[in-house]
Amino acid sequence: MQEVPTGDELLKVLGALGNPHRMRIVGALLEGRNYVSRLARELGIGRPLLHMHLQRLEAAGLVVGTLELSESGKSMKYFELTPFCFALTPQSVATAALTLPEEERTTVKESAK
Amino acid sequence: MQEVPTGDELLKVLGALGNPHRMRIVGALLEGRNYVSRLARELGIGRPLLHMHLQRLEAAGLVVGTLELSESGKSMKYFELTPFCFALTPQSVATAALTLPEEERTTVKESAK
DNA sequence: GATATGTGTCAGGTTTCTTTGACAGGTCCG
DNA sequence: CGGACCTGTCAAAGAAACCTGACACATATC
Repeated sequence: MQEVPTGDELLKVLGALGNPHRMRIVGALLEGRNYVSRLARELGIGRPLLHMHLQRLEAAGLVVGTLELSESGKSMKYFELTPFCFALTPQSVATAALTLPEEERTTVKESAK
Repeated sequence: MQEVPTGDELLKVLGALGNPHRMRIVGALLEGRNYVSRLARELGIGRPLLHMHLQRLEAAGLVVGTLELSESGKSMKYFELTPFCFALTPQSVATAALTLPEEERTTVKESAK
């Protein structure tokens, strides 16, 4: 049930969820999939802004968007939630941190002055 | 075991953990409490910077710091981890989102201004 | 006194994130 | 055609986060 993300993945997830608008977006999508323009109206924010937020959430893998054609022929981009599940504990964070860029231990090549 | 934070609390936590340096700080503190200057040396970052990061972590309730006096009389600020535990799922995020500021619908009640 | 340790803070520059308004395209309907 | 929807992108302003160097204060040791 628990996902074990790399440091980079976890950073994306935390960065994506650590924003009031994006938290509300998740809340809104929990009630069902929705398309961008309608979601923007319901949340009371502009489309360009929502578009950016959705992109961030999608980049983190928390939502997925599919461009569909309504019966009338208009294209609608529907977004829905991913059943993500992360546990945040000192251990899980520390584990993820190990996979980060580099800790640069004493391995500092340069002739230490 | 699971903590049920308000939207504001969760925002602080996510904002605190969503940073490579702070993730590494958590990882470093998992091996035991430590004081600022030493921690800065081990992580290879400046004290002012670490100080800021620790403040952010402490504000989120993920670490606690105590100013102690070493035997020699110097003051040392020791930080240690809090046994935090958060679950990140669509439901938990949506629940937290409900407690956020306000969605400012068209019904702006200002009777009790 | 000079040095090395520890504490903290502050101003500033840099970077990143957030937000908005304007623009491009498309389909459908009266 | 004009309007009402839908999609997307861009540039630029504004706000917030991040980082660094310098400063001030302590104590202990040489």
